[in-house]
Amino acid sequence: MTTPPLGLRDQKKMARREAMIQAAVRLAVERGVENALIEDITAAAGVSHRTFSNYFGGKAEAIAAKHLDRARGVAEVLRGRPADEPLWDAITYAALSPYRADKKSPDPEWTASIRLMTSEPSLLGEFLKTNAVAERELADVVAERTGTKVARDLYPRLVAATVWAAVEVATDKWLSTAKPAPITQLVRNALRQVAAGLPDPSAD
Amino acid sequence: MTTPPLGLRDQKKMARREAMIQAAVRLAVERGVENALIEDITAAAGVSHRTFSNYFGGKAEAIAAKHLDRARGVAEVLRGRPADEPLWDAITYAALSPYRADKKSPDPEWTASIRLMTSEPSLLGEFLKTNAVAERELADVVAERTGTKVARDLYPRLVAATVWAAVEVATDKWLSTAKPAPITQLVRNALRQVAAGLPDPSAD
DNA sequence: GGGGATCTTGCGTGCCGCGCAAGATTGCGT
DNA sequence: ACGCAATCTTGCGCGGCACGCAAGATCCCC
Repeated sequence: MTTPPLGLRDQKKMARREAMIQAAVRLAVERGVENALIEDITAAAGVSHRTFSNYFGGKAEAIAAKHLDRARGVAEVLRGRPADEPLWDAITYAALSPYRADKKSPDPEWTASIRLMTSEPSLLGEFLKTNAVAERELADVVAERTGTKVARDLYPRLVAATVWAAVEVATDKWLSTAKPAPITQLVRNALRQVAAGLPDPSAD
Repeated sequence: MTTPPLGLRDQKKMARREAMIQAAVRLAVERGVENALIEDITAAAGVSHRTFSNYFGGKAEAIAAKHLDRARGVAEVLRGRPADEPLWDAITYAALSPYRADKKSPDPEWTASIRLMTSEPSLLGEFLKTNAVAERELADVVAERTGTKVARDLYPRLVAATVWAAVEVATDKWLSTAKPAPITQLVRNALRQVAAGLPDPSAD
């Protein structure tokens, strides 16, 4: 996506960021969020305690960072879709795009972070914030596509909110089911339902 | 609602809680969230610094408390609706119920706290958490009503999520518009749209 | 009216976010 | 090739906060 020839400076920056995120998730999973001190995380990532604060507002933000990157990608992919493609087809494609990169099943580090954030109350707020950011950006793109205005019309925000709700619910079901259907199928299904409206219960 | 003859003990408890919430919102609005120290809040409420921590997990939780109470009421009202009432009629009634108590326009302290939470990043997470809690409870009631199961079917959670999204978007528009239509009308409108599905932009 | 339960309060501790200034490292023009 | 300037990391320190603990106050109920 963003490949303006990256300087050495920014390369190291990315590497440090990635190292911190990875260490944060790993340690939080291993020993629990409360017991994974920032000091431990920065030690594992090979940076100073103080540097962590330059990158993230807190432990939760670091853990949520991967999910944030993934979520923002959805809006970005939607923006890249041809303008004449039907809206909900484009949305479905975009919503599934994060899973296309994954080889077989989704990135285990990503799923681990999701489980963590949805189970630990101290992380839940940050998790919801990332979704809110992504939803906002999605609304912007939907507005562009449909000739509506976020500030004026309810439509783009309602679409973005329902889309994200569908993704969210589908993901949650996928995570909490013993032998779940492929997550792409669950997402597709949920999107079909919200697009069509929800007057009555329909089978999954 | 809950009127088992309240003891003196619980009366004082409620009063303290209310005093802290009110002081928290007021001071946070007056001088900014960061500058409203917990010490100040507790001083204004006439309780100890330590007592605050017994009631709330943090400043954000105290500020969000009023909204949380309001939001949970929606699910509770829905549960009280007759079983043979059409689902979306009952939902609409329940979603509008918080505003029925307000005399003319919504409780100014409530609107103030909403503005605060949606504008201050440090509060946004807690705000979204309260909505998530309310959404969860709403999903439970929807499941009861429709004979579905939250753990099995996507339907109740999708309904709850879209309903809450509609309320959220409508509220946000009401707050950000110079001379807005009545909030009840905006909510009703948003609910109609999500219930019917969102294939194409429709006028508000 | 008294015993037991519940809650507030004060104290102490460890963690965290951030301001500040100094030192290190990279980018870039010449 | 080199040095200057910009950027960033790092160490230090401080104020604020969440929470455990024990003692004292308050209320419930018999």
